[in-house]
Amino acid sequence: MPELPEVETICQGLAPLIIGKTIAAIKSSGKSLRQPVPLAEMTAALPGQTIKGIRRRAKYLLIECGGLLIIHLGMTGNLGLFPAKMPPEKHCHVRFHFNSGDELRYRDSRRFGRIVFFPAPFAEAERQFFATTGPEPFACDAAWLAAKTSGMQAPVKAALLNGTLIAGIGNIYASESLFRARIGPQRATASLTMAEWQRLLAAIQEVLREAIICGGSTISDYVNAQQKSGCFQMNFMVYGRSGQTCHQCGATITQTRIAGRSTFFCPQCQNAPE
DNA sequence: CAGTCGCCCTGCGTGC
DNA sequence: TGCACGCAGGGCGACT
Repeated sequence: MPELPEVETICQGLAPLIIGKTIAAIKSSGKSLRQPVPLAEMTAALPGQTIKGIRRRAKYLLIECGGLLIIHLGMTGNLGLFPAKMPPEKHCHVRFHFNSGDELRYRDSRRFGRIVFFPAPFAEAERQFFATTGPEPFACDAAWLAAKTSGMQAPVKAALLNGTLIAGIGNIYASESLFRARIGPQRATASLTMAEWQRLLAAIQEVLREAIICGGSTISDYVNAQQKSGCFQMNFMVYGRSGQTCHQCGATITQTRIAGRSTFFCPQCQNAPE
């Protein structure tokens, strides 16, 4: 599912499609996502409201429309604009119907996503919602990361997936960033030197930037707001490549499990003594 | 407290 | 062909 680059791609793609449109009605499949969809609250506040903006924070999409709509896509969530007369597909769970005759659809087969709504004024509610969310990778500082993780014994891969430390990095880009920084995923977080933190943060920023340019990665079902696939999966160096040879050194890519998630790395390239 | 694990849910690929 | 199983981009609460 969508990690930071995929959510960013959806955000950028959706903006020209929905900004300025006026919400007429909201419909729900009645099925709950990770939490129940706040249909009553949205229905009370949103009809007649115009979409003013859309932005991303961590893996969340924030849509300003009078109130604030916060959408998380979970593993299989997806947003797109469709003609209202087109019958909704099986896993379409929420439809924001516009008076222009089309509608924004939230589709999510696994229903791991989440929709939260804060009526205006929402500044304080938004601040609280993200109170424990770590900094955006592009606004992060290596020295701060090093200080924040001093004493952390968990593997560095687990630290990257911890959204309270740094936001938006998911399972794919954690493995890819560690490869690029030549750091073993199982290294104790506190054991990283300052030079390694600098390398790792630079690698994270590079990987995310390149993935955003590619429109994200499509593993099975991810599509952007225009229902198009991403292509960064063509650039994977380790993710999903266990048993294949490292593009850099020819060693065999290894798969292991860290913090309950599949983890891929090159035992040769990511075994720097440092 | 830090860290790990199971679970929410559906679909798909694999192997018997 | 069909079924059982394991696994999947996330994140939270419940454990140890």
